Amino acid sequence: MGRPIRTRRQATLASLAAELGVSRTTVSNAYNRPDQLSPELRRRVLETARRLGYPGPDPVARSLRTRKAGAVGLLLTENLSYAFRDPAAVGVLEGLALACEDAGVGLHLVPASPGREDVAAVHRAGVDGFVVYSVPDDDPHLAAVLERPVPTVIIDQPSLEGIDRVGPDDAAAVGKIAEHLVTLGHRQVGVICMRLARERNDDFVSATRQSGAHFHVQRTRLEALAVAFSAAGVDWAGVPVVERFDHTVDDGASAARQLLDAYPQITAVICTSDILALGAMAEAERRGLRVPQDLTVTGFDGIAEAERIGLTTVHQPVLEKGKTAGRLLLSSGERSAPKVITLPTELRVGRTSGPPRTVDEPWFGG
Amino acid sequence: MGRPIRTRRQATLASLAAELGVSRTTVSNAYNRPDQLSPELRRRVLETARRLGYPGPDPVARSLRTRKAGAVGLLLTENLSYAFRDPAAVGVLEGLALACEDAGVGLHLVPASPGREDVAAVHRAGVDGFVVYSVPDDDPHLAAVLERPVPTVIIDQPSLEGIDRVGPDDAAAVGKIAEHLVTLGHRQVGVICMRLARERNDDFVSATRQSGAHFHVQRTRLEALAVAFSAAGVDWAGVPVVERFDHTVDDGASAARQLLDAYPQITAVICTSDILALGAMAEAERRGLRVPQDLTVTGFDGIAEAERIGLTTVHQPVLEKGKTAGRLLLSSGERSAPKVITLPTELRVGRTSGPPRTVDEPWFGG
DNA sequence: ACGCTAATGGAAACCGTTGTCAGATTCACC
DNA sequence: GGTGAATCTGACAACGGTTTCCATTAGCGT
Repeated sequence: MGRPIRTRRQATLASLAAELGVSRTTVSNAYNRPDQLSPELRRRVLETARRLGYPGPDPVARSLRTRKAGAVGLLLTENLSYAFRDPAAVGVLEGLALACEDAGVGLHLVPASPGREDVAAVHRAGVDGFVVYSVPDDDPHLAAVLERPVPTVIIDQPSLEGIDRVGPDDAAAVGKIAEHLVTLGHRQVGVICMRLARERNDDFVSATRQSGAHFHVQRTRLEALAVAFSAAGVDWAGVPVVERFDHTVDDGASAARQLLDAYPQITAVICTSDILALGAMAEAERRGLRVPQDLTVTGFDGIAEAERIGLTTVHQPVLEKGKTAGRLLLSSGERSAPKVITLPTELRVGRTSGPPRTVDEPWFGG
Repeated sequence: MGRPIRTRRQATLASLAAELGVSRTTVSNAYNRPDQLSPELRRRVLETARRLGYPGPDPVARSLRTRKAGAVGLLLTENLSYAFRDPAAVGVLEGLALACEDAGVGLHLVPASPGREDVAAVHRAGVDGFVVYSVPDDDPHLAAVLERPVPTVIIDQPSLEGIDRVGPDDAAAVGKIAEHLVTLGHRQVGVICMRLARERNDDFVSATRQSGAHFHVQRTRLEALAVAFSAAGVDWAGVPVVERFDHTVDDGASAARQLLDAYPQITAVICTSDILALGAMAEAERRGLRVPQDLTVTGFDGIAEAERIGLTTVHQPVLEKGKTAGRLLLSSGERSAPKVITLPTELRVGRTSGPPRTVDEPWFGG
């Protein structure tokens, strides 16, 4: 048998109809509405199609005519290695893919690296809608997506007027962490966060950069921390925040190093993601700091590995996040008001948080 | 500013041309060939487009005319949770996505769960080519892909006459593991493998099922083990092989339990993936077996977590695998002969393999 | 003023379908 | 044989673009 020879010129619905001596409609019906023609004729059509190597109606032409692409686009301007190496992001991807699979539509990953300003890929994507995941509010790709006349759902960030969105209540979630630490007695804390804007800054963060961050989620989390710690009598202006552009365990470690080198009096390192927290843990170990006796470390996301090592973190349902976004997009008939879905989060106290070391307790090698 | 109002009827290139009093050609040129019209006119076109809320040429119509979809399809009939939860699979995905990004084309995940026999999604996917990753040779989706008149590249399996393929040399790779174990002195071994066919069988595997496996990779690995151990004087027919349909750590554990319950004399458990090996390790711990003193465990793939815990395994370059497949597909101009690319593998001896416990050495609690 | 070339914009064919609607055919039944 | 219903079929108009010629105009040297 083998696969059919690829003829010089592909057979089309029209040529097939001609060969059979029937109209194009009939051939089309043979594929799309079997009840509209006699079984016998249908059999003949399909058989001739096989003989001619006709692969069935062209999907693109069909899409054009039916105005349905049968796919949803996914825009994530992050570096791809981020999307695939952070279990939290992979979870979102999985959830989204599951929702698409349920609906029988494809998931189209739009090529858009952070560097490339080339927005053409967004315009070229034949999709019925977009899911936008965690991009800065000033991203040109995002703007291009919003220009397209298709429904859009944003996951996490940015938060845009009039656009459907799904994400956790970041402020509340971070509040739980802050409250936990405050209750434990921590007053000297440091923060490690992910990138705040499209320009790289692997360094401490100024107050203006904090409040002007283009990544809504990171900004919200920092603000929530500021509120909580201020309420506990801590001067937020004095709390060091270190930013990392890339999102890897190693970057978390280097950030922790920078933070602890400059502020050795810190008793707790708050990280805005588990990946960064894993890095902070590694750095603590390197320094001979016991966790949590000498240093408390907290994360955010609740990835599997965090759970395995007992990291204190806030868990958010990443798979649900992706699934919900997908369903929301796929169900967006003529909905009137834009929807914002907030997912629940849960503080998971692990083995990496405890009361701060006391002042007279020797901190580092005596 | 806000996003433009969505008019009742979308503006088209034609309506824009009418509004401007120019031909469609000119509008098209304004977008696609700026050098073909005066800058002044182009400015006017673009400006009017903005005013009318015209989002630029429709991607689907463009695809139809240019016969380029600007996307490659990815078919993996596995359960999606498999694809996203096995780091090895995620690595392949990442590599493929990177290759697509480099070429500026989208990556279209085709919805195709193992259960659903609905092949329509394959027909409906507007793509310029397909990458097929690890599907059984008798999968209907695969057949549908091969009917489509676009280039196809297969990763890992199946191995099909006339179709490009990229994958490791599984036989050689497994041979390294086998040789390692034989050299250490193991003669009583057991195997845990992934699914061998589309029908579930969470049990021991018969000889016929082994040789008739529809997953080429698993079959090859088993055959290579058979050859190597037979050469070392081991009767392969007496070597128990346990199969698991799902590919999770828990399944690896349950398989190990089943294996060790029935064959307590086994000194080494060979797993055809790291994920399964991690499960076997967990089961060993549960039984109080020390690894490698009481039991040797080996994996396959070389995922990060395996490296962290020092699992003896064969590393294959998963990211490269995906990237290579993508590049191969995208470069497939009028290539004459089908290409088969074999990727290098490397035995990584870790802390989970050692010489077998001696007979008189107490094995379990004395 | 003339002819030549280059720049610019337009006409029309084409990409491969689907869907509507009216007309044709068949068939049972009186 | 006539009639109405049921079943098929085919013509035609979209769907929204791109691209290959052509025609027109403008620029310019002589």
